[in-house]
Amino acid sequence: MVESDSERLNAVFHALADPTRRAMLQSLTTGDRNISELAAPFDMSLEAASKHVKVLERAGMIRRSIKGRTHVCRLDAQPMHGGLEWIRHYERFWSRRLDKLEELLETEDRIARKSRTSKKARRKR
Amino acid sequence: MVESDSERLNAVFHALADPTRRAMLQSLTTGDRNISELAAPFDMSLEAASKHVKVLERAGMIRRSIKGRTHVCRLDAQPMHGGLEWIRHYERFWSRRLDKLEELLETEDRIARKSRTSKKARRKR
DNA sequence: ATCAGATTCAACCATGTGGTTGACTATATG
DNA sequence: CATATAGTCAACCACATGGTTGAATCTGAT
Repeated sequence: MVESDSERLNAVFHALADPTRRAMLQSLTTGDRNISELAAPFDMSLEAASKHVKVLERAGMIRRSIKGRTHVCRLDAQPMHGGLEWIRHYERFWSRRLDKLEELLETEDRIARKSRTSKKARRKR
Repeated sequence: MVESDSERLNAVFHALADPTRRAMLQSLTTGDRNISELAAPFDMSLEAASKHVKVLERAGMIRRSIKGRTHVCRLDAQPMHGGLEWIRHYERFWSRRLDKLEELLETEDRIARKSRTSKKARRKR
């Protein structure tokens, strides 16, 4: 593999960061599509859609086979696996109740500022 | 919720598409960090790191509380949940064996090109 | 041979991104 | 008070992104 895991993650997450591309992947779950079919739902030029397809291809999530004059795109979800695994490492940070942690940190706050006077600006934005 | 699910996904995936930001999140799993601490491991200006933090904040994955002159950042993994769920919908497309599907589609190819002569260019790029 | 279809290529444009730097604000400390 | 520390803001830069258009390519059909 020339491409590092990190680069692959960059490409996958970047590709998924656009709603047009997510919709294209969705569309591919029900079968292969050529470029025109993938482009059809969107109010943009064929070329613009074609670029989105290329981004998905770069990320490895679309494989293309050329049949005559049409380019048939097939979903390859494999690269998403890496993305899912990456995110999964953080699952405990939302699945566990964090209230206790919050509490603890609040207490630490108070300790850290123990011999100080004010109860000043502590939240913003 | 003003922000649509789609917009939230855009922000989350976009934030995760950068290795600096992923490393910052990683760093936050072991405790809160201020901006300087988050920036320290990277060979870039404090301001550049600060911008990365802002991107993570926009995606809701970092919450900031200002204590005196330092900005304390805390991980909030909740928004990742949506990203994980989105990807999870595609899990079956890589967890199931797809060889049979491949086979089937190859056959279809052959049928589609049945009465033709050549075995011309079928792969590219 | 001709014409229509599917798609890419190349050039262009506006905007976003990731980075820099210098000036500024606010807070902590001697 | 003076000075150092933590961060932001604003301007700037190079490059990527998402979009357009017009021409070119290749294939299929008449």
